[in-house]
Amino acid sequence: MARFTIATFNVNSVRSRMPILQKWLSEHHVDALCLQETKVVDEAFPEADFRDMGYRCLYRGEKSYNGVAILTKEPLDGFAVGFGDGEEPEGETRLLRGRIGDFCMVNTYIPQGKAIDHADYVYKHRFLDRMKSLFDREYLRSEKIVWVGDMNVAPTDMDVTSPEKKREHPCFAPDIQEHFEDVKSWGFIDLFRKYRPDPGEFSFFDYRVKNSLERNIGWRIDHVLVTPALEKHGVDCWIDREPRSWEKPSDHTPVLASFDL
DNA sequence: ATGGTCGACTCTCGA
Repeated sequence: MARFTIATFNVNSVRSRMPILQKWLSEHHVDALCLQETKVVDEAFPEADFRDMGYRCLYRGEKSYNGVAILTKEPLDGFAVGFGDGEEPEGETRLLRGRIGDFCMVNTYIPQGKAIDHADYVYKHRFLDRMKSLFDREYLRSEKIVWVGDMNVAPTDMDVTSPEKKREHPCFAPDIQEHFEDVKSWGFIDLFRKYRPDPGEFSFFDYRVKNSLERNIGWRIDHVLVTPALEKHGVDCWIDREPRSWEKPSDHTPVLASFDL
């Protein structure tokens, strides 16, 4: 048995967040860190900084937007970029997969959608369809899979501050919640909710809401989802708000989960 | 709480 800790963190630019990442990783034992919104082309990804901290890097990004990475202490046994379904290539900067032994990791940055009547919202729904197809095509329900990332969906009224005012928000509308649940129903359990059953814990605090962290006005849209085969090994899953209060924070917080494998 | 603020990159978009 060995303790394995994975974290997911929308960094909102990996280059602007390097000081926070260095401090945070020096203070926490993290075996795998999945980043979203790295906002950097591959040629400029700060791989050396992570290597100095003992991590190997898998990354795929583009200028200004999107971009994902998986940083691991141990080398990945296998990895893939994007869906590999022959459809729109934009998924390539929103989806990475890797594996350490029989421990499978999927890191996603699901499209935000912009508005429920916007073309981007159609793309968000299609992205969820492609997620379910990916699990059908590439995985077995009996495998140890952790699907993490910025999902841009707050699943229930427990996961936002004022649910009644958000029914038409692209990250909270009933149709996107139902679609997200449908993908999860492939075989995933919300690990954070298992260990933290009470409402009012969030992973995103909008910069535009004054003192959102202190007032705890936020959204829980960053998730750690696991198959039952991995849930059995779960130890804890939690949100670390501290980096959100440091200098030059991301608008998101890390979400961590640990397993005894 | 969507008014506000960030980040990247041009002055505006995306979140």
